[in-house]
Amino acid sequence: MSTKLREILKEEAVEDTAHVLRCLGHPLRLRILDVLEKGGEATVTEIYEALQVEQAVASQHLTTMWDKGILSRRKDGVHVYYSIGDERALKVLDCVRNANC
Amino acid sequence: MSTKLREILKEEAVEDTAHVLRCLGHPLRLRILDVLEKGGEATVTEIYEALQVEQAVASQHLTTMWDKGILSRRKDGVHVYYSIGDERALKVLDCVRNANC
DNA sequence: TCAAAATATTGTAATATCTCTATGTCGTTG
DNA sequence: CAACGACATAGAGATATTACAATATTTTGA
Repeated sequence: MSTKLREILKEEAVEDTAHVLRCLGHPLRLRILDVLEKGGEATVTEIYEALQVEQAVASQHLTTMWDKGILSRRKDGVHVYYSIGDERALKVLDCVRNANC
Repeated sequence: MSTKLREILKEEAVEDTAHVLRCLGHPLRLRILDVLEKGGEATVTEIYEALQVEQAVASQHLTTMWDKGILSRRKDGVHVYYSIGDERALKVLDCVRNANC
C-alpha cells in the first residue's frame, strides 16, 4: 500500500496537514471548490454571485485557501481569476464522499 | 471519473462534510489516527500515554471523533477500545499527503 | 485626472474550539 | 460495601474563526 502516514506525522507536517484539512472543513469553502471544479476558473464576482454571499466574505475565503496553497490565482486587468491549485483538495473531497478513492 | 462533488454539495451534506474535515484538521487527532492505524485498536490509556497528553484531553478528542463516526469503540470491562470506524479518514490523510491517492 | 468597477483589507462583535482542572460514573476487586 | 482504576463530562478562561460593515487599493476608461 502507498500509505505513508508515518511521514505525515512528523510534527511540522502534522500541523500543515491539520491546517489544510481545517481549511477545507468549511461549507462555503467546499462550495467554492465545487464552483471552481465545474468552471475551471472564476473571478471573485462570479463566485460570490454564484454562491450568493457578500463580496468580502468570498474574498476572505478565497484568500484563505490561496494562502494554504489550495487555490491559485492570476490577475488579468481588474479581475482576479481563481482556480484549484492543488488537486489533492478534490481528491480529499472524493475520499470523504466515497469509500473508494 | 467517479467524482460526485455535486452530491456532496447538497446543503446538509456540505455541512456534514465540513464537520468531518474540520474534525480531522487537528494535530492531536491526526496523531490519534496514526496510533490507531498502527495498532488497530487501543484503549484510552494506551493512547494518552503514547501521545503524552492528559487523559481528559485524549478522551475528549476520542469522543469528538466518535461522534462524527470517524472512530468506533467497544467496551470491555473497564476498558474502552477505540479503532478507526471510517476508512475514509485514512484515505483523506493519504490524499492530503500524496498527489496520487 | 476622475469616476467607477473589481478586489482586498481592517475592525469588531458573536460564536466556536481548545486546554486545563476538577469531578462524576462505571466496573472490578478485596 | 469501600476503594481504586479507567473513562467521561462539565465549567471556565484563553484563543481562534466567522460574518458583517466600512474602507482602502488597483485598474480601466472617459
